[in-house]
Amino acid sequence: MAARIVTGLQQAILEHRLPPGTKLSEDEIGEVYGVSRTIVRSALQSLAHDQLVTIEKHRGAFVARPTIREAHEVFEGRALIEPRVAAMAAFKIDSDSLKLLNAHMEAEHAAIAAEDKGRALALSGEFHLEIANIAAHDVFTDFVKSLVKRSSLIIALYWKRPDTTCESHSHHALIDALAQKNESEAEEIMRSHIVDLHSGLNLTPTNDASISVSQILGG
Amino acid sequence: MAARIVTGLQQAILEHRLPPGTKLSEDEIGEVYGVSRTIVRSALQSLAHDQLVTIEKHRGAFVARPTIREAHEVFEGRALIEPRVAAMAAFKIDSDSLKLLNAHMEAEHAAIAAEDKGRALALSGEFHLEIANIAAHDVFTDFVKSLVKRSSLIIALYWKRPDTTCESHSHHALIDALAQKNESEAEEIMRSHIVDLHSGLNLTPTNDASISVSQILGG
DNA sequence: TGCCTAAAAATTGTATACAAAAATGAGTTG
DNA sequence: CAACTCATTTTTGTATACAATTTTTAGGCA
Repeated sequence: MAARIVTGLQQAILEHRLPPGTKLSEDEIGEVYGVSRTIVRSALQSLAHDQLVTIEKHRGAFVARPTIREAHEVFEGRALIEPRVAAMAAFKIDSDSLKLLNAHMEAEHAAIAAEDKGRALALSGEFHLEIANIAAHDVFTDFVKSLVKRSSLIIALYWKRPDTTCESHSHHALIDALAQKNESEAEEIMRSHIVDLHSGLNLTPTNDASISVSQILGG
Repeated sequence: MAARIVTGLQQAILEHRLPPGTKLSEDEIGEVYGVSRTIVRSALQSLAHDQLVTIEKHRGAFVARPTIREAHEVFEGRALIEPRVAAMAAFKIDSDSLKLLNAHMEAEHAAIAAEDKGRALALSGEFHLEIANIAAHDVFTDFVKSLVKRSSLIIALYWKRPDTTCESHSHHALIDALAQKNESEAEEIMRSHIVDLHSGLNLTPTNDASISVSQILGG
């Protein structure tokens, strides 16, 4: 089934093993997973719908390359939705989900300690998803899912801070607020966390130009 | 190409010519549009991703049948996002887009006058999309698109008011606020408009039960 | 009649074959 | 040597053939 291929490709994209702009050949992927192009095409179309992949007619599929504008919009979207989701999660959280969150943060720490940047970033995104799952609001969860995935591509292209550790603090503060079931505090911490992430991006036009040059040169 | 089929099916679904639960046979659709099942499947998968269609393994595709819970969530989502979008539109609107909105509302009136309920409803949804287009924020516009489409299915299942005219008043007030570029008023009118739509639904569990019975009987 | 069983038909899932378009590269010419 | 042309090769787009599963229907039995 196509789901396995979607998952596999998605994971590779979110961990930056397949960087933005990478060509995704149907034959190649089909051979890797041992399926026909029919299935691969279905998987690629699914990823394209999530905007992780761009399909150009008669040219093929490529890992998407979000524009600067798109980057701004994605984080503006997160700044609107995720604080609300955090508040809902604070209201609904129980001890089991709290344990899950803590375990997740430990995994993040481990990945950072192992200097596996891609994995650390993917886990950091999944942390936001866990909170959305606790909120248990499918519509909002789907939006968060979509935005978090796209954020991973945006970070691959535009992240300017050398360290990712600064995030751990925010996530810890978020867990505290959730544990106390403090809705307004969870909401506010999430809001400022998203704004902080947004500000960690280098979204100057110059940057964009240099990228498109490297695209032309490096393929 | 599949886009033509997606558009055609979508329009039929949004105008309630294909009611929730309708079986969408691949062969039948392929014959109507003169293409092979390959293309039809691609179109159906695209619609499934938008949650207008449900695909059951080895059983086929059906026009989606949103649950009561889903209905609540969709309108909660709209209540969060669309007021912000309306405020952005109020800030960005120019005379051209204002004319477009007015023309759109006239088309709505015409459809209501012609007693074409399905068309009137579809146009009423498109009105919200026009506002999102004026806001010119792709992320939010995509969210609104998705939620408005799903709302159409929800209304097909759960709408309890006999009249649709009550909406025209809200849309008129919205245009006024936008014309004045009054962001906070546009935001507030949109918020209460969405809440009003939400309250126009009969989302009692009883209703759901009766529907699942009719599904079992009628297929 | 009512219900269970099994063969037949219809429908979806997947692979493959063929058509169309784009990328590649050798050869030619200025 | 650079740049253009055209045949070759590769890759994607679509249709079709075959496999797997479900639905339907006919038949038998209590």
